[in-house]
Amino acid sequence: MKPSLPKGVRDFTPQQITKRNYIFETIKKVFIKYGYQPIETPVMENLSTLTGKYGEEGDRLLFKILNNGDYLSKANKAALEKLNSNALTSSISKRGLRYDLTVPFARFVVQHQNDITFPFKRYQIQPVWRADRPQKGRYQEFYQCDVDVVGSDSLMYEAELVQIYDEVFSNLNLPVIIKVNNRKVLAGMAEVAGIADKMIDMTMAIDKLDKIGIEGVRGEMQKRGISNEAISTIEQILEITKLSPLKEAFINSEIGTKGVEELEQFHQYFDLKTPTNEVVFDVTLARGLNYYTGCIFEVKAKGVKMGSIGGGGRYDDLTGMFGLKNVSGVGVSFGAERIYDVLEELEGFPKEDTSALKVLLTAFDADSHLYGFSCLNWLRAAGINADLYPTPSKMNKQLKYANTRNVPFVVIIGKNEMDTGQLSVKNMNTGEQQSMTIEDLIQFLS
RNA sequence: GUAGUUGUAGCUCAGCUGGUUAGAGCGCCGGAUUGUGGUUCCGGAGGCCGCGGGUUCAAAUCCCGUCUUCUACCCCA
Repeated sequence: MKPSLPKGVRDFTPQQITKRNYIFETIKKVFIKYGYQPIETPVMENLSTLTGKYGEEGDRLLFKILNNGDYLSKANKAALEKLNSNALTSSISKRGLRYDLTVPFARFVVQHQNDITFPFKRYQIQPVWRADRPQKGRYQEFYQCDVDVVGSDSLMYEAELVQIYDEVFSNLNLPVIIKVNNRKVLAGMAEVAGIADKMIDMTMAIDKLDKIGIEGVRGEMQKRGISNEAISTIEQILEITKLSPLKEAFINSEIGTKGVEELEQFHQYFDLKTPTNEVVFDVTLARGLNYYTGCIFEVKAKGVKMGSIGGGGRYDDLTGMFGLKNVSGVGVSFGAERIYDVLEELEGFPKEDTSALKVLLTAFDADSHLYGFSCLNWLRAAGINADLYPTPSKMNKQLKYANTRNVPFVVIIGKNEMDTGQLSVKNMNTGEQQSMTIEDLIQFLS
């Protein structure tokens, strides 16, 4: 049988894991510094927890898990006969793989509401699954790094989360542009244009502005049944780039005004410190997920053709679906896979691998191999990453192995070394070789 | 879900309008070099040509289906 993998998923080599961990560690360090605590949730959730939270498209992309046992005996026979997959699904699948980390987190908060104190600040770094067609920067299994805080509507957290974005990408030496908008501004826009009921259609259209241009957006809105009059109102607002004129445009829209005020307050906090990266207000930022209600964020890498590498926003009533009302949350997500791809393209990964092997011991015969193993114990006891070639064999072969392991130092042990206690230590970069005792070697490598 | 694209040695890929035994580079193994790597030279192993069906005297090559790869759309990190 030829080994293979399902589409959209990947193995990771040690080299790749090292790089991925570099991203995860950098992110995690910032999360912890800002006072967030880790949680984990299971890879599978009840399908009822997941469905209906991500819109129609999201439901289609959910991975469903077939029930165990004789699932057909309990299947919806009518749906089966009519070959109606949608109706059949709920009768043969009660579980699914999580689609993101936010909804499971909402469930977690409701279920553990008595064990946690609000505001609750958590971070979560785990894989999620989407049955999407794979393409550039898009996989069916990928990691998300989420930070959220629930139980407070303070705009301080919006500012804090954007600071986290700024700090993480600055630590990764990855220049980004962080876009900020507010769902209420979009709602105000729809209201002013007299199409409050078509807000979703409007936002989906203007979200594509930088891809299809203003003409494309116009066509898209027409296609979605928005009148030309409304479109021209929307276009006028889209040209606004500052908050104060926007506020004037929303003089007759309570929700739009509220949105601008929230953005103003966000800036009061955020402007107290100068960010490293570019942080801009962008009315055209819409973001797909339907549960956002306040500020929304999106991060794009500069100088690389890649979709967004992070996004998030405030959601006022996510836990309401699970029966806990009036708990506001705000959070952002880092797309680790895309950050990886961008860093790879920009050659932004650090050269040195501190976790790698420091020294490889080699031996010529059975006696020196045993002797080498005891040296190995000493080195490891001293906390030095060390290894011994598994069999005494030709030096040629052992040194070639050392090359592929990319080891900076090799210790060569034979009869001479055992007799004198002076180990031969070879620098694999320069080829230089010197003799020293095991104590000196430990000192040397520490 | 729609459209295009890809699949040949471990990896990257050649292989013409169908025609004997399917190639190259890199990697791997062995040797030159029995206590010294990266360079060089010599030798060797390794292939259901993605899978299934069809056309044909004859298919890696043409046709159909299917899976996979990458890409665009949709949507999204």
